[in-house]
Amino acid sequence: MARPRQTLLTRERIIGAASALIDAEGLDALSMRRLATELGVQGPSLYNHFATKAEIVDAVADAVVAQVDVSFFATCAWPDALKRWAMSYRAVLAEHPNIVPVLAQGPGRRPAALAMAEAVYGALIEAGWSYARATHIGALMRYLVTGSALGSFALGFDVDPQLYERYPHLHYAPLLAEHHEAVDEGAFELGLDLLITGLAARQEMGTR
Amino acid sequence: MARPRQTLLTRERIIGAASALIDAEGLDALSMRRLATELGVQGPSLYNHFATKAEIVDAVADAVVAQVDVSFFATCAWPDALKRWAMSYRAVLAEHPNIVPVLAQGPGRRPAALAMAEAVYGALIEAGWSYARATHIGALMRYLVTGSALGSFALGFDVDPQLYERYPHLHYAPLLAEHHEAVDEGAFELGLDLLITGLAARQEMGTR
DNA sequence: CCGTTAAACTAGCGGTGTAAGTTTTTACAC
DNA sequence: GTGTAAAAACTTACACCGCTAGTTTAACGG
Repeated sequence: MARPRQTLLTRERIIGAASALIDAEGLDALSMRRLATELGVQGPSLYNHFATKAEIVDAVADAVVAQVDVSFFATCAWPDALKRWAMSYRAVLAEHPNIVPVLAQGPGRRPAALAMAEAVYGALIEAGWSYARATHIGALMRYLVTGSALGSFALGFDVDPQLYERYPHLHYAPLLAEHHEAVDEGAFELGLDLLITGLAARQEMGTR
Repeated sequence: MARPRQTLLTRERIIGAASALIDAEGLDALSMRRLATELGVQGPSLYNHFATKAEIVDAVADAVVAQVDVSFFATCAWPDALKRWAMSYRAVLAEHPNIVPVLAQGPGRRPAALAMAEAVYGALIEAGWSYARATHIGALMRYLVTGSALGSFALGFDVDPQLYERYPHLHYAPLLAEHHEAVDEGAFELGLDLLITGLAARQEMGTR
């Protein structure tokens, strides 16, 4: 074929196909040859647009993070903003659970992730939190959001019922898989409330 | 060589070598051929002792979890037990950060992980928490421990300083890499205190 | 002592990410 | 306009991956 009259690939088209593939079949299903086939192209052609596979995965991850709403930090008091942001963050991740393991590894050099961190830190520091505390709070929110979005807690239990005969308090574990979304959502909401309520109380006491 | 007079491999020796390799060079460095070489053996010989690579990784993960101290649930009141258990859990994971991504996927059918879950649930339910709340609390603790043990927050920032010129509140981000252990530890301790204090307050109010 | 099982081996399959070099088209400088 | 360089597809190929199959030989149970 050589170079076509009309370009077949763009970074956007590649990111879109990779994102769809990851959403539909998981991270392991994403291989360069498979992705290329999906785009009607041969494997190595992708390297004309991305240097490595990791760059493609990063771009997909960043496109997800870019959907998170950080506008609350400009309009709400910090406890409310933190809560609304976290809920938006979790909602976005819950729609793309298969990419969450990548996000859990940190922001790296992805622009949307860095912009989000910037918004969160800016608001916390303006609210009077020290750099150290702002860092801790940001880290905590990350633990909560990525942990609950991973969906690992309930789903992580093997569903074989007889496996739990030796564990009397886990007898209901296989049932969790059915309600795993509710479990993770309940844990997230409980944690969010406990963290923000506790932080607000500390601020009032002047323990920043 | 055929069958040797003295057995070269045991499950324990394989788990030990795999654990050391993961600790030293990360999960990606663990391949069947590489692990076999480390043990002075050819790759496929490992399949005489484990059916798949995933089984080996699971065994390594479970050996780590087995080191967590759950004895506090038998001797302390639940808020104290929860706190001490979480600290032991985190300390164990912090010594083996490269295996944490595996643990973050859930207990699966690993016996040590299931025994730990059993101990935590038993204590919470005996303390009067509902099944639903006990599940939420267990999930929350998992988010906190695995999140902080991943070490992703600070380390996740790329260290290239000029990357942060556009993000005024992140100017100190490259410095975080140096103190990433302290950052994760501080976030963990803050989160642990907020969660347990908040939960204890709720129990006193009768909101179980 | 013999048959079975166990634990190592070698050979090889289909898959992976990616490097190298080829071809053809487009875009641009003169 | 035309020569040239860059771009975007291609084919080929390398080294590695998890794993299967079949072979050899030592150890063990009847």
